[in-house]
Amino acid sequence: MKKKGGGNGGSKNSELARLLREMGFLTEMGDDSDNAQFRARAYYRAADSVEGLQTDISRVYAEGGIGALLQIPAIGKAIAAKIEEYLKTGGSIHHLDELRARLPVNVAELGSIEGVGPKTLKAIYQKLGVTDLAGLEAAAREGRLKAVPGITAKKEQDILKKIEFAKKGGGRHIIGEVWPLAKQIEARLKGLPGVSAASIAGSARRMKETVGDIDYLVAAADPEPVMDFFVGMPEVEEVNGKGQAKAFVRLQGGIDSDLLVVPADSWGSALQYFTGSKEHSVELRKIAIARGLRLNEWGVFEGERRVAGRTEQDVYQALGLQWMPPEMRENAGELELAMKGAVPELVPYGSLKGDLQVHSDSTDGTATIEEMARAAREFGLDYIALTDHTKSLAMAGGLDEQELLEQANMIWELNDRLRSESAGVRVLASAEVNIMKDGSLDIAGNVLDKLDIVGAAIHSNFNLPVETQTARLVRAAENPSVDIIFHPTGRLINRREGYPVDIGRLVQAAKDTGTALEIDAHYNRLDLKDEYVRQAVQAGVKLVIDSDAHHPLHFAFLQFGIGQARRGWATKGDVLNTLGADELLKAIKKK
DNA sequence: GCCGTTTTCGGCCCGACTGTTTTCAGTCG
Repeated sequence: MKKKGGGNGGSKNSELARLLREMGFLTEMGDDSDNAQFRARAYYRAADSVEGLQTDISRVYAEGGIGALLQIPAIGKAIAAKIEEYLKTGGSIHHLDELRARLPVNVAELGSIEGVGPKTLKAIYQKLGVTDLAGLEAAAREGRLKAVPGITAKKEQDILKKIEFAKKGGGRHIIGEVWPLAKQIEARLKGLPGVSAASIAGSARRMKETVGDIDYLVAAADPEPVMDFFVGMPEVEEVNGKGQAKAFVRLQGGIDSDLLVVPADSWGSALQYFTGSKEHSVELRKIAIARGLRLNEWGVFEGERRVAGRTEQDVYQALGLQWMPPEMRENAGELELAMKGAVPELVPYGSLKGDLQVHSDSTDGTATIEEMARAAREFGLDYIALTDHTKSLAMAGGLDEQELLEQANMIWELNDRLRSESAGVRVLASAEVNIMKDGSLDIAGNVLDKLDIVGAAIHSNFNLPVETQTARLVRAAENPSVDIIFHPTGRLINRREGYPVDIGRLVQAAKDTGTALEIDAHYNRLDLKDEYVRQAVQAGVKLVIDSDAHHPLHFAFLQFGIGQARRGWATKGDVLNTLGADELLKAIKKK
């Protein structure tokens, strides 16, 4: 199914959400009655709701029974009973078994092919008995799909292409990998004659860690030249569609890009619509209806009269809402805040004064300490913490106690020199200390205490049980020498899950010990991720946003870390490295 | 199947694009 990932509060929630979505999809497939689509939608909404829970569903049920389940939005009697059954039987739902018996198709596989929905899949199953991706591919290759009513030879070829795309790992792209090209195209669109405004929209504007495509909105009186320019760009490999105001292309590297062109009067409403999220927009349109208005990409309408649309601010205001940054628009409580006028002021881009995880060529970095310091200055930072790896990370040539102290002395000498020439940047002596299997550190405390600031991280023994792994991190947080836990979950986006951590317990330990948690802004990591950031912020835990730079150009990663912080509703006050170096050091020494 | 600042019944976001559609169904975002 084309549905977001995510999942928190325990794996039960994501598994249950998956089953609810499967029930929704099979309901859409199997039932032609008028309200089938609405019953399906109810399952989808329930799935979203369960996935967004901060607490594990089994705990909700254990503590409050079926009554507590009914308190969850989008969960009524029927679904609550199914959830109860799922929890009591350890994973099965009779109704789902029935649906599967009637239509034994692999929804997880077939539901993810773009352009092929439940109706088409049902027709394919009934005519050809296709139940999985391999079967669909074979049928398409052998030209048998054409026999299905409604499927043409062209559609058959389309499906084959979509399957190959999906198999090539197509799908969602890490935002840091597509961002440079995305910005470049945005700049080109802004510069076109007749264009009054152009912007990245969609999940990229919301700074989601991965994006399915790159969306662009352009304001222009005449869409045609803009559309022609867009589909003719050198990066365009394939034009998937082109209408009056919308164009869809595939760019080199296999990423899709959509363009919408609107008149300037509709810029605000179109930007809202095209930025999403879908769930946020759906709620917005319901709010419009409740006020006797109608919202679409062309504006806010009262009858035929347009009452707003030129700017996003106008659109939200016409609906009685405070405007909010795109990063918050996930229908996760932001609309309630906007109704009360209580949208927080998120940590601004460009507001970081320092970077607290930076590597040099003393271990696995590519530049000297001084080069990294001067590059940071170029990037607008006032200070960096030099955090090379420590001795047990032999692969990276980690430093031992003696080498760390020698490096610290070098750093302090470098600072004298930088100060004498008013270089405007300072280096803090630090380290990325390795957390051992038992939660101890690989460098003695009396050496760490000589450094300005200390980060600790896990780089080995990833597959311990969640209790052991969490206890290991908690012990590190409790260590009086440790100021920050670096990349707390160890995940690599799209590549590695990370080790299992009870994030709630780690957040509590960070709170209790005054230890900061890092948002590692390296685009492969973004760790903490957005929803964990939000948990930390709600608990009052301090955060730091670091680039994990191994090269002078890597300071640019910071913007993605700020994006995740904003997605977790962090304000400037939540992020320690928005402080100057002296204030920062004072703040961490409170520990 | 859920839900209630008109409702416990009758609604459920809205419009663009594609294909073969001469008025619409399917899909997407």
